[in-house]
Amino acid sequence: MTDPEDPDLSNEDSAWRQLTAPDSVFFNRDTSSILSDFGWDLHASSSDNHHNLRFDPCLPPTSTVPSSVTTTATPDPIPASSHSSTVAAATASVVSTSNNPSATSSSSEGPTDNSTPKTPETPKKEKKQAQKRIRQPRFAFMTKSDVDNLEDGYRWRKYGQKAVKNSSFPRSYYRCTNSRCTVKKRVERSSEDPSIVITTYEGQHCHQTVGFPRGGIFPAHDPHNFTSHHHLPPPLPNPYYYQELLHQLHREITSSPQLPQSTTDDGHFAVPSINQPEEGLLGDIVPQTMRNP
DNA sequence: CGTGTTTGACCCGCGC
DNA sequence: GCGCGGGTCAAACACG
Repeated sequence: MTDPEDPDLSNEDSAWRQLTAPDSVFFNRDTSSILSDFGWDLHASSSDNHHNLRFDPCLPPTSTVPSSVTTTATPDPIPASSHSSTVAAATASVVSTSNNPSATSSSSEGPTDNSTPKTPETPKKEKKQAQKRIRQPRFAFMTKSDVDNLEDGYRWRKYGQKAVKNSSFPRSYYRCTNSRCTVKKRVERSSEDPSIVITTYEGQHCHQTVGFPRGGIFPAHDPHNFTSHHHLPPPLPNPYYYQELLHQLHREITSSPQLPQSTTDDGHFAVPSINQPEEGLLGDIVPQTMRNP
């Protein structure tokens, strides 16, 4: 799981340390750049009222983003079945070497390669040895939702499910259906609060969203609504929302030692207690400063 | 028939 | 070295 070549960023813990030890290190790192690390290149549309998500194909994670987008969140794509609120956390565990996602896509991983239909003569071992698992930047968030697999504009194919220790809920593994896209996501429910879905994205999308057959990708939500009241649960998380959340988190964390708890007027959303050291993925993705008010 | 899900087996890293 | 746990593979299956 770790990258032996990069001990500092080799594991998730260190990754979290990196961003949690000095919160400012993480948060002061423009959240837009964090999102851009995931290929979520956010651009404000000058000709439109809304913003457009632009996804540069496999762009290097150094693209800059207009800071203006941080003030206006995009309405969310999803007509989710129920209200969903999200708390985001990001991790910047970047691989030190060959962090080009396209490199992984060209490897044996993924359904893309048709050249090597895994002959019996070629043990997986060799392939595994040839290419170690590369850890992509990850971005995790919690969403209060009834549905596990929240729509985010992309199509995902489930490729695995595992029972997670210390959690009564299984963790599902999804891969972007785009054959060239190496983005993966993990979805699991919080053992603390089953109504909370923890989603972790890994990698960068090399393509655009597929849109939504029902309702479109940019429904008519007033972005300022949840910009000023992040309690208002957007139907579906999207990069703008994550970004806004990151800023919200930053503000709340810096202004108060409290967890970014939020409660909707109807009392729907409440961040689960995440103080416990082990919560499966939750413990994995939540910065310690957030866990320890 | 194409696409997506299920699920057991396998691989790999890590801690002891 | 061994066991554990997370992550992935891939065949079988389901569904429209």
